[in-house]
Amino acid sequence: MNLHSWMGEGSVQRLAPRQDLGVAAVDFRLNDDYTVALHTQVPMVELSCCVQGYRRVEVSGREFEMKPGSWSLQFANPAEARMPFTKHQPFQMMSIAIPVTAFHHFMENAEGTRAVDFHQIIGTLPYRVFQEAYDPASGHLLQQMMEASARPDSLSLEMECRILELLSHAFRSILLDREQRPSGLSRTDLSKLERAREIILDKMSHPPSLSELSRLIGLNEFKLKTGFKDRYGSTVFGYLREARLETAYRLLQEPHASVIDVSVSVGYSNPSYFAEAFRGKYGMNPGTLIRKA
DNA sequence: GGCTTAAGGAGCCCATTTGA
DNA sequence: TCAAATGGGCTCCTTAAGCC
Repeated sequence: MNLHSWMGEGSVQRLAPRQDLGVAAVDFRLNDDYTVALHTQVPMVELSCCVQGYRRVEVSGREFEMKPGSWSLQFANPAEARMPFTKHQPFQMMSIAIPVTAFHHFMENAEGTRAVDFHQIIGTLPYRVFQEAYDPASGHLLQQMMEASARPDSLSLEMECRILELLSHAFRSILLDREQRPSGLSRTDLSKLERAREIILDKMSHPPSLSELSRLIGLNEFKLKTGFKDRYGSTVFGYLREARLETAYRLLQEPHASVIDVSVSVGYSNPSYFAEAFRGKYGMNPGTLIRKA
């Protein structure tokens, strides 16, 4: 559905690659503030991945905010929800909804034992949400899904594969691996690690060294390295490298992009090494992507 | 302008050790 | 027991030259 020009610009796409998977790809900018009111009829699980813009959700008197670069795994019993959108703010999000039966099927291991149960998670609450920053690999998957949803020739098979892979990443990160994380990280440590992540993404072109970064966030190098890997599933510079290439992938598709400009802007002073790294991740040269775009 | 290749250095990663 | 330090190996990145 394309938005009417009086309402704004952009679109909302609904896809159903199979019966138990509902996908909404949202990419728009509104001319006026607008609130969407929803009433869910049945218990469900929804993964919402916020790519751009902020979104507030009000459910049963509680309010949550979704930030760009984060995903929210929501468990909902039938409830009323409100989602206010702010005018002139670009907003991009991918949401995947599945029924409880499908969630339970996905959570079964090879022996038929269920690792996580919907009813144990939500208890008597009307709504429960888990939020965290998604990893670069999932960010890349999201990018591919957004592109595929906009292409009329993309196959259901391709979309379904990416949806299941994204769900697998999210369930593993949010529900399964969470319990195995060492408890040595306090709330303050987690907050400092999040600050470290923000710093390296903000200073992508000239990142601080590990020792500088540890001083900046007030955490020793040991905790920075072990804690970062534990929290984000990657080393500090491994995470930075993935983020650099993802940013480059997006920038290369913009009008008048050049390989040299993009490589420098994401922190590669040498376009040749940038091209090699890009090829290693996406299987094509950056110049090829420019021509395709 | 974009890409390939090779050499070499910086510094990151991680297993191991140290010490409080 | 666990945070912190250490050191070797290795990856990442730069530089330079040359080709398309």
